[in-house]
Formats: sequence, structure tokens, C-alpha cells
Amino acid sequence: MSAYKSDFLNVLAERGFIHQVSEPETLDQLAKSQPITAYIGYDCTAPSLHIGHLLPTMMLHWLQQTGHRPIALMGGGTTRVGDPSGKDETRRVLTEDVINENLKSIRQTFSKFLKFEGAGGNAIMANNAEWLNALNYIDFLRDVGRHFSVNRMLSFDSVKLRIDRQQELSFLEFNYMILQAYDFVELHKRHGCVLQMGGSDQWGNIVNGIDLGRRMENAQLFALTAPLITTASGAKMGKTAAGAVWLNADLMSPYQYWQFWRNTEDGDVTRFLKLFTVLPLDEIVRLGALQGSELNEAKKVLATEATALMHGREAADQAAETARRTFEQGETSLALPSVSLPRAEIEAGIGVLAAFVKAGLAKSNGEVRRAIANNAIQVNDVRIADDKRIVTAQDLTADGVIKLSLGKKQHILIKPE
RNA sequence: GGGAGAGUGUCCCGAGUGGCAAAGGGGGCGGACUGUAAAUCCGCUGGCUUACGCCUUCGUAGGUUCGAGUCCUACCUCUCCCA
Repeated sequence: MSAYKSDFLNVLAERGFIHQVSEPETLDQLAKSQPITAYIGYDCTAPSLHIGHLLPTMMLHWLQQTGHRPIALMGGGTTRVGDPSGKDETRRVLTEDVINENLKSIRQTFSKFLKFEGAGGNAIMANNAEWLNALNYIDFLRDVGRHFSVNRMLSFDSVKLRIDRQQELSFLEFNYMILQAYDFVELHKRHGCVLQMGGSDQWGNIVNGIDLGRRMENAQLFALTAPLITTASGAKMGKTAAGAVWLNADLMSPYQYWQFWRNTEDGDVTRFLKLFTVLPLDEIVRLGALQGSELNEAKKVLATEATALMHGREAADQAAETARRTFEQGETSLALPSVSLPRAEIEAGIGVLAAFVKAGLAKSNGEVRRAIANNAIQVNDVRIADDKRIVTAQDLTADGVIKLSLGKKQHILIKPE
């Protein structure tokens, strides 16, 4: 299927990671003949990466697995500017403190997918604040700015979109692509990095870096982008009731993460197994060939493998077991997500409305009321029809918890403390 | 600088021209059906309230009116035409 000669590009191609590559033959040849260094840049706009970052991160993973060197570049500097690509509106400006907090919190994620220097691997973690913060404006304009044509910059999608949609684009953001291009050149100088990867929306930014590398360093650099992932029914991937699907365990528990993958649409199973697990392809083909309800087995494998990558094998197995007991046995597993409330508060009695809001299953009392009217609320697996129902210590099960359910899939345990 | 038009339920798109908590989509959530899937059908989708009801919401700030998303004035942002 794949016409590539290098393991690296072969693996990526077979697993469906490749959307666009610049000069594929040359890059292929290079990757075949020697270890190459490649990087992906990450925003620090949130305290955790989310599902959308997973795909590019898996590319770094395979890069390392096929004998090359990955760099995870934290955008400590560029986040202060804000990438306008694919966004309608100017992002609010984050303070440096917040950015640094986010950066710290994101860091740990990479160790799950990459082996870093000092931990038996060769991966590098860099932060572009290191060189961007120190830039001198005039020097930068003269050294780097002169290589950019405004005429051409205006023609890039990230800019054109804003202009066409009559949304303001500040000069600050307009500079983002220059900084990202400069990152590429800087990483080339520092680490001999020759390839930048990213989502398909990054193509323009990456190509700018390639141009700049040629002009400033006479270097030959490459771009490789991954496809935008939508579900089989066309929806953007990674949205749930709660919002984004986070990777950090403190924002989304391994169980919830497992559930996210478990609920994959039929048509996505094979594709997701290739992209988000490291199972061998023949195993994936076997799983993807399952028909009808048997496909559920493949979804469980997907969920467990994807969760194991991110949260570890043990957490993944536990999530699978919790799901099995909850959905297949109809039991109340103590490993379900839980919220702790003071014992005294429970003994005093809490209205169902308040209880569900406290548990995070609803945003307002009214939302719970409507859910009750929709027959969607259960306490300890008993349907609630009365919104004046009080949850008390009487409701504690033999295990000492109260199980609140919204619909058939969302369960939270109340635990006294 | 002059003229014309636009900004709506803080997820998005979009009707609305004096009685509106504001049509209709999409998205999301729930229910039925299934396989924790998709498709389909049904319900819900501003806050508080047992309820009567109260509060907040249509770019911003004022004004007219019993009553304003709707009319008037100023301002902000954007689009188009003229210079």
C-alpha cells in the first residue's frame, strides 16, 4: 500500500497519519539513510492537552519508535501571541503566570508517549520562550522580518479567513506565523531539526518555516501534516457533555477517558485503532472485521489500549472492569467517578436538585428539574419523579455511597467524608 | 471626510419591526428503538421558584412610551458605495 522506503513514513502512511508531506521522496530518502530530528509545537493555552493533540503526539511516538529523534516544543513564547489559525476571534491574552502553570501541567503528558533524555530515550523537550522572549525587536525585524512578504502573508488561510469573515486580526496575531517559522529555524540550528509536523491547519505556518530556513540558513526543511479527524457522522471529534476530552487525569479520569473511546461510532473503529493505539496492523484488521454487536469487543479493545497508553495499563484495566460491572452487571462499582461531601451535610439531607448540581451532573437546579421531567434521573438506580426528593444518609448503600445517574451513561458516586 | 447597511437567546447560524423569554435550524443533553454504535422518531436546551410569579437577556449608553429587540439620540465595531 505504501510506496515509502523509510520505516517512519511507512508506518505513518499505513496507519493513516499523513495528510500532506512536502517533498516526500527526499524526506523518505533522508529518513531511510539516517536518524532525523522532527518537532511538533504545542500551545500552552490550557492546563492540559486534549484529544485534538493526541494525533500529532502519536506521530512523534512513531517517529521515535522508528529510530528517530522527537522534539516536543512547548509554546511558552508563542502562546503569549496567540495562533490565529482556524479561529474566528482573537484569543484572550494569557498572563505569563498562567502560561507557565499550563506548561508545567502539560509536560507530564509527553512522558507517556515519548522517552526523554535521562530516561533512556533521546526525545527533547524545548520551550520557545527560551529564544523568543530574548528577541530584540529591531534586530528581529532586520534578520527575520525582511524575509517575509506581507503580500504573501495576507494570502495565507489563517489570515484570509479572518479578513473574509470580517473578523479583526490584530498585528500581534499577525506575527504568529513569523515566530513559528523562526522556531523551526532555531530548532534546526540548535538540534539539527529538519521536519515539523502538526495538524492540517498548520500547513501554512510550517511552510513558512521551510522558506525561512532556506533563506536564512540555506537549509532543506520538511513539512508533514496529519488529517483533521472527524467522526464517521461528520462531527468534530472530542466534544462531550462536559466539553473537551482532556488528557490529564485530574481533568478527566481514566474511566471517563475509557468511556469516551468506548462510545466510538462503528465506522471509526478501525481508523481510531490505527491512529490511537499501537496494536499491530493485522490485529487491527481482525478487530475491524467484526460485524454488528461484535464490534463492541473491538471498541473495548480500543478503549483499553488508548487508555493504557495515556494512563497506564493498570488504570486502563480498572476502567474496563468498572465499565463491565456498571454496564454489563448493573452493579455499582466503587471505582466510578465520585464527589466527596461532608457526612454532616448528607445526614442533614440534600435536595436532589442540589445533589446533582454538586455532583457536577448539571449546571443548575432547573437543568435537573428538566432532566427529571425527561425521566432521566436516578438515585441508586431508582427513577426519581419528584424534584423535592431529599437525599439523606438513608440513601447510603451498603458500600457507603450514593449513586447518582443522569441518563444511562453518566454516573457519579457521592461519598461522605 | 460624505452616503447606505449590519451587529439577536455568551456554542454556532438565523427570523423578528411596539406586548417577546423572543420563530426556525445546527450542535448539545435526555427518552424510545438498539449493540454503552449509527440512522430514525419524540422531549428539553436563560436564572430563581412547589406554584402564582420574580429576575436577567437582542453591540454600548441614554431617551420616547403604560410597555422597546422593534421608535429616537449619541457612541463603538464591521461591510459596501462616493471622495
